[in-house]
Amino acid sequence: MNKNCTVYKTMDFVGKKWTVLILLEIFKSKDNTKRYSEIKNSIPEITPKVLSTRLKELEEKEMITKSIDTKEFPISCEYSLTDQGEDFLKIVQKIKEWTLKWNIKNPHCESEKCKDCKF
Amino acid sequence: MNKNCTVYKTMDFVGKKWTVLILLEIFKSKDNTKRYSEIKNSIPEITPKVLSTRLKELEEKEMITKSIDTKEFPISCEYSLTDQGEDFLKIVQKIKEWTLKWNIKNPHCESEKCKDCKF
DNA sequence: CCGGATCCTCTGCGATACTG
DNA sequence: CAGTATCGCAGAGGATCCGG
Repeated sequence: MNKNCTVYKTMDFVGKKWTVLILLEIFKSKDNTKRYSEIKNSIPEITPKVLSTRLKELEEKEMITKSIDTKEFPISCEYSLTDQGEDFLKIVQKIKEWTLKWNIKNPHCESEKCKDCKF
Repeated sequence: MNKNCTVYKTMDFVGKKWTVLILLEIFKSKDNTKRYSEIKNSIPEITPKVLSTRLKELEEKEMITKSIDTKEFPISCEYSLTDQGEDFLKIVQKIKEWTLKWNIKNPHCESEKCKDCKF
């Protein structure tokens, strides 16, 4: 076991605070696309600095793509899940199932559809 | 979305540095049980403070159980996976599969059996 | 206005040394 | 052997500012 370990490398990345929740927010949109401000409003606790850092990291890892529309005003930046990113949401689903199975009685989370995360 | 979100709560916990790797190390033992020093030696980069903190957290969340044998010397502490903790390893397996599918060419990780993490 | 960048503070992790 | 004590630093949080 060392830092070349596959599991280590992935956890060192997706385990960072807010990363999974950002992916989840983008996934929850109708077309797997969301604007910076929409993500920000969906996760009020996140600070703009951390959000932009995470978005850059996700883009670097090819989990999301960024497209900028400078022609209209105000400028709009849209972030979309790649196939890789979308595939990762299956793991997030497994995590949710595991949590509901073992952990909890989360009154905000009714069987399948979470009141908060809508996932 | 807020801090009651099921996914948030779980990620906020298992996303902490080293947590998943500690579970993985205990799982790799023959009887799902490992001593403090064995875990420490398997993950040389972890510091004793962080390891003991993580072990306490995992115990609190009922992912592992701790048993102390004070009768012999030196004292031996054994950490074992609970059913809940063992079930979580299925998610870790999914994470590994996802990484190998999308990310990669990890020369340390050959198809199924990783040279480093043996998982 | 939107999408950040900047500045500051504070928590968490790493490194080393030491103890019941 | 299985941890704690102490210190230092990088990264997260909070508030504010800024270019297009």
